[in-house]
Amino acid sequence: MLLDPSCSQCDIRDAAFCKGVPERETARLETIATFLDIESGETIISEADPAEHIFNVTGGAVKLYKLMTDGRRQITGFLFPGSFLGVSNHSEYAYTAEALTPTSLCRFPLKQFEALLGEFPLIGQRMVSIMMDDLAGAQSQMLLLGRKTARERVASFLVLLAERTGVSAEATPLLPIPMNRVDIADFLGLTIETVSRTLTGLKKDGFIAIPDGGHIQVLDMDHLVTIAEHL
Amino acid sequence: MLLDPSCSQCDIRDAAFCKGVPERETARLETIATFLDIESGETIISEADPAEHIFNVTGGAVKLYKLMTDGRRQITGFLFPGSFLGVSNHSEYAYTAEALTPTSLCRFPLKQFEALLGEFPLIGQRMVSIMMDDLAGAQSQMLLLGRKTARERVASFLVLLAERTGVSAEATPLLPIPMNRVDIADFLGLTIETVSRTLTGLKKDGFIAIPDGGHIQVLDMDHLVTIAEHL
DNA sequence: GGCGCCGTTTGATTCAGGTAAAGCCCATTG
DNA sequence: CAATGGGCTTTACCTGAATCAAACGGCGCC
Repeated sequence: MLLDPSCSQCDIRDAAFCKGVPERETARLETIATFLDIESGETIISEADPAEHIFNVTGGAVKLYKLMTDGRRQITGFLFPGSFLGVSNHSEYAYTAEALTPTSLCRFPLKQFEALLGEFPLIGQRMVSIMMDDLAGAQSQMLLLGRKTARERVASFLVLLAERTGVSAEATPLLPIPMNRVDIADFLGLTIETVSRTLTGLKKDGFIAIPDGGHIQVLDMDHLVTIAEHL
Repeated sequence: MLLDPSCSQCDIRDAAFCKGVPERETARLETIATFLDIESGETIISEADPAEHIFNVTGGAVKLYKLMTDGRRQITGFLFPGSFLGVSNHSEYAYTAEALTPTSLCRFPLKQFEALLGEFPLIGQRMVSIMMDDLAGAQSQMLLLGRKTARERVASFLVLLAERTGVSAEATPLLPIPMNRVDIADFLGLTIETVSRTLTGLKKDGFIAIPDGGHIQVLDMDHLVTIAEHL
């Protein structure tokens, strides 16, 4: 589905890469942008496809993953509004991206976008800054996958989700969980059984409540952080 | 130790971020650059320190790692000439960087470097391109840490090392291994015992030879790739 | 030449998390 | 409203890699 909104009306100007980019430059950006609305479950890009576009998530939630030939899967990240999508090494996408919920995106042809970096250095600065954050996040995830226990992983996941969805300020935030257990397991390098067991454990210990499959309420965020970071 | 070479004499101009940057701009870069030579084992930056500089590796080898309070460690990458160093989220370094061998670096104050991105968009473009590669590498490492077996991890490590050190073209490349078993284990999310056992296994199967601790000769690269990617 | 120090290998045992197999809870549907 | 099925949880059992323990070089140093 194609829409035709504009950068100036964009919901997430403050979070997106174009934050701080002056009106004149966004006008130019808009000339190469395509606004898309996609359905839950739809694939946005596929690993190893030629990398022709770069995307900015403006609404919804997206999962990124890499697959092995025998079906083993690693989810390398969940994206929320403001995130970038379309990372490639050389000229192929490094992962598959799939919408977790109905999602809106703005899409730029990679070549033209790169050319724009030459024209408007501010955008390049923002890109570098965003990618540094992404890279730092990837490093944290490596620590999680390489060295943390199942309990530490699940606690880390909940803390991360609370930060990302911006509800971490509340005392007992109710987290919407747009992904299913398989996705959580593939993100944490665990099985669904272990995720389930561990969530039950955290519930029994009084740190969380699970009103329904789609939500988790954090009852003791401090303690969850303590578990996540092993403090 | 401080040296005073110059960008124009740089050994790795073709690999570094400043590749393709015209003479006029490197002259400007040089005004904010400091050239450093550091010893093996020396710490370059420490996790959570204020991120004041960004570095480019021009010689040697560097390891990056994150530590947990109880001593668990995850090495998030090994850097060779041409790589960037000094990634931060917000304003703190995301990892500790330590020289594996005598290493040379060029260092830029972050603030001034960012300002330069505004002046010379070409540098920003190169940065974005390099960081995309780094991110793609990080995603692959997540797949390794989250989903691969010990044997697949070790095989992947050898293949990666062969690619990075540029000897992968040879039939039976002799890889210099600048890191010890602990480093390899902490990179692969394993223990030294498992790394040792797995290398012994690969040797017994005739895929590699281990002339001494500091070298591994790949005898059957194709098969190693097959194991690494589980083809 | 013998001694001690490290990094590495090898072997025995344990255990966290994987595998397999029910069971449960709703939502959907004929 | 029984029947089907998909997602999640629970339980029992198993295994790959961790842990614990010991032995094995290689090398510098008296």
